Amino acid sequence: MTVTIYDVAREARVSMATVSRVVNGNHNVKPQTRDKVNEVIKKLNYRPNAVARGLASKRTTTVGVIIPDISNVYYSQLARGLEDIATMYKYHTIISNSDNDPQKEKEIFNNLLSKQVDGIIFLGGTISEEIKEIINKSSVPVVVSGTNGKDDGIASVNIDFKAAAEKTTQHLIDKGAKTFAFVGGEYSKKAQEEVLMGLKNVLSQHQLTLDDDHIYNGNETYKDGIKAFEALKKYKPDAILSISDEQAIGLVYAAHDVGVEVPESLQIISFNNTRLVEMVRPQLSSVIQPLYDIGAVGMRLLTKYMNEEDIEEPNVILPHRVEYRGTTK
Amino acid sequence: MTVTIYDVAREARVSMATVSRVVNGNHNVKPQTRDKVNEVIKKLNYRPNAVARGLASKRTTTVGVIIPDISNVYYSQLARGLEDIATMYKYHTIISNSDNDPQKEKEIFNNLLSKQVDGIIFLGGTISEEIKEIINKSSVPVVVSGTNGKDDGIASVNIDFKAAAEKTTQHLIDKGAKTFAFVGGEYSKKAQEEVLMGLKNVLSQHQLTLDDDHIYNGNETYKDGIKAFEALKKYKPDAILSISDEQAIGLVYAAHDVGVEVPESLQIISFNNTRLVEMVRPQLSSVIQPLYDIGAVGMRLLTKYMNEEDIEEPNVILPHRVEYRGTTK
DNA sequence: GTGAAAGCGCTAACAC
DNA sequence: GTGTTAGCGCTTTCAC
Repeated sequence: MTVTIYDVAREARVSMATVSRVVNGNHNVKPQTRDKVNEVIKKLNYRPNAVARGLASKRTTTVGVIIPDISNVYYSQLARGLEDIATMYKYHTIISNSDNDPQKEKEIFNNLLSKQVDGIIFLGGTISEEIKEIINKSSVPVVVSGTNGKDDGIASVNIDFKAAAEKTTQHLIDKGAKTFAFVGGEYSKKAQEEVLMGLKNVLSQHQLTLDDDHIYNGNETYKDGIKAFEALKKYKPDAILSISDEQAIGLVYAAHDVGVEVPESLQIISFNNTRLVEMVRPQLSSVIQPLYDIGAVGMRLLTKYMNEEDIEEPNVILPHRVEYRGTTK
Repeated sequence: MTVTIYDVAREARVSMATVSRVVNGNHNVKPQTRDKVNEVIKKLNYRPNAVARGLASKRTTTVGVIIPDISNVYYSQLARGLEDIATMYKYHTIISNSDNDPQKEKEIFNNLLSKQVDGIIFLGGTISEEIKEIINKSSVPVVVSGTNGKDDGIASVNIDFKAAAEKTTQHLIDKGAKTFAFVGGEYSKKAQEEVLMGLKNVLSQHQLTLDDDHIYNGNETYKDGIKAFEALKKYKPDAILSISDEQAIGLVYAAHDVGVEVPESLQIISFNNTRLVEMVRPQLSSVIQPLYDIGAVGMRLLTKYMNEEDIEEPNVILPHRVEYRGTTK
């Protein structure tokens, strides 16, 4: 019924080994033989069974992707970058949503290993102790995209959030901001730490401080941004740094609704730069994270590990830019 | 090195078959034996090899997903629904981006088959003749989510766009609209046809017509929405139906920028209802497509096919609602 | 340049 | 309830 390598071999009057060589582009085949085999392959409509190949060769050309939420704009852009490079290198991707839940992350990791993936890309703003350990013990290479894994000894690709925060903070101060606030969530712990560090650094250089009450932690959605503004407005901040675009958009509209003018009385800047930024008025000023590239470079790095190529630098920092659009002066 | 079923069998002093039974939850095992085997499994940290299992059983518990663009908000919400149900039924999903390119769709389809997936979910607004044929000849079940496959004899899950268009058109006419326009793209061909049919139906009931010049076809992005407005403004439409949210948002802002007031002089309604709708001001009136559910129900339907359960209805129509927010009177 | 044959790790009859 | 055994479809030595 299903045509196998054996059928092709018989029909082409060669051995299975030869067919295998042809299919895998091995050079040690006489052109004449190769042509004959290819002809039979076409005639019989032979399609190699990747599962059998995986079992015999111990390589599945499949990588696993652990992602918090594929319906989140930020992560889906990373995923697209990942996927394109995977396809380019002939890998397939098995994608599973973790909701940032360490327990689920662990389960997914084990399931991926049982599927014999050749490597794993981990997305998620926080690397829990348990996951860190699992990654470090993993039998296949793992790369983290969008989060810095350097301190945990994990290969990673991301941007320098601290530098970005310093740059934007300086800009906001130059434009007259004195009272700052920060809006984030629990998903992007690492990035958040870096941003807060950069923010506080520059603030202290100007004899300014960030009160703990001015830090809001939520769930990084649009609605949560509205809540964040409600919580922060009593402090009358004149500049807010927001980790996520969705939250920032919530801030913009919540401010607008109570008559706080953006950017005149309140400047807002976000650290995501998803395609949402230009779909708001005023358009959102933001740190341009090259999301697609962060995914793409992460996958490229993983292919290097999987093919045992030389790795110059396991912790890649991609350049960022700050785009001052309508929500800053 | 890697622990196999054989190692477990030897250590537990039983046969491989028994270990296999325990691992697969087969009931014909004495509780005592079961416990012993489970103990050894834990002790040896045995993890079944899904690839070997796939080869032997001819079931991979993996489904393929062909998706136009995972970074598109509309599709990523479908994908999340899909994935959750797949996980619930213990399937993994291999996701590949097609960019709506029939050639790529075909390649992906073949690659998925060679990976021996148990079923395939196809997402894409258009089902080309070639793909239709491939699906109908497929050795594994295929379900289309978000597009009606009924005419093509393909199992599908979506909403009734024609009815939705009729309802919204009537509403707009009730609110005084006389000159209509339509903005769509080439990606959602099927839905678009249905919407246009419904629109024209109701229009003709009111002795109104939709001029062909009033139909704009683009690429369903925010920027394209701006272009669409540029192209249509000379006709001074007082109501625009838009297939995609992103395009609709472009329309809103383009209108705003030239002083056309929404919804006072121009009403806009979109057919997507992604999470974008509330992130604009005024908030977008839209047909509520239950995106998550369309994905989820599609995957559920696929599991029925894969398990050879009875199918009551291969072409599921999910209910929709119209939410009149800020861009309609 | 090509073939023979031994697995890869598991499932699924079938026998007992 | 449990064991034996023959594959699943391919890759990969090792000969020749």
